[in-house]
Amino acid sequence: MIGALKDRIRSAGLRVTASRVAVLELLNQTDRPLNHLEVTESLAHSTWDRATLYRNLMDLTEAGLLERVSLGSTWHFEAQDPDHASAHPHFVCTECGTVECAPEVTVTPSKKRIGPKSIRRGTVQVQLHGLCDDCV
Amino acid sequence: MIGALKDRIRSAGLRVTASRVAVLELLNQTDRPLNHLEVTESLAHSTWDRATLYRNLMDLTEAGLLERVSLGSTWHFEAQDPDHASAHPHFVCTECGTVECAPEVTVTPSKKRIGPKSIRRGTVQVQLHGLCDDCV
DNA sequence: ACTTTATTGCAACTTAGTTGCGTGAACTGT
DNA sequence: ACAGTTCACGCAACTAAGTTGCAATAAAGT
Repeated sequence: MIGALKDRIRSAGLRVTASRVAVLELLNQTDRPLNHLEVTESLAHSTWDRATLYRNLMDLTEAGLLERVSLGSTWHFEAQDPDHASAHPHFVCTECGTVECAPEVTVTPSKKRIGPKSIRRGTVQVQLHGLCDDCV
Repeated sequence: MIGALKDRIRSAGLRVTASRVAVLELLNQTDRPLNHLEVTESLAHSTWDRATLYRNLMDLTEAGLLERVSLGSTWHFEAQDPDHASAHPHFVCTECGTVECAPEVTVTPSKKRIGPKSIRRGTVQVQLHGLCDDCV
């Protein structure tokens, strides 16, 4: 398990360090995107600096092991699962800010040829902003 | 025109000031949401302080004359047009950050009763993130 | 084990967002 | 039209998230 993570990091051209393994493991175990603050808090038991975890997230993203999504007011990071659906919709609570995946939603562009081409190509990240069940 | 704006501000329980009228007029003339920085730059010819325009945006939002949407990495403000469709999708370019309205897109939730109820209720703001036509 | 080079930790900096306080302008009633 | 009251503005400073420079340290190849 951990060994596989190390291999993926090394194969991506990055050196295997403890913090990178921990970040990648955390995001692989979590079913929703986390932002920088949530990652630092989740790994608060360790002594890794915020800047280190920040650069870990950026490096792993650039290496293709994570995906960076602009959710709510901060960047969120999600494990780039090879077998999972690449891009699925996300739900963001406008009250408490929590994020969850919403793969059950489908988006249909109009047949009219208006707006950005990316929408008709389907190369867009979909986000839904509203109140989560806890915030009524 | 301006008189109608003044009436709407006064009816909302706010004092009619020059900066509030200017902010509301700007956002009524613009067909896409603007953030705080864009508003201050659009009104740069004037001498109004950033804090003033910031509070104008907040006050007008709380009064229901504007709508605040978390788009990209910053808050954006949009004129709350009484006759327009209340909530329409927005498109955000992940490269240059520009925002445009995308009313031609429809979102279909799954029939399965999973995920936040807001999605099935339709009380969600829809956002599409991708590359705009200018950014390829 | 040794060298090379990427990575870390610390600190400082940038930008967006936000607030306190004294001055000044907008509404109210006369 | 005028004076009083209260809200809004301008200035400045502060907070938090994101970001970067640089010296010290650790990982990979020989």
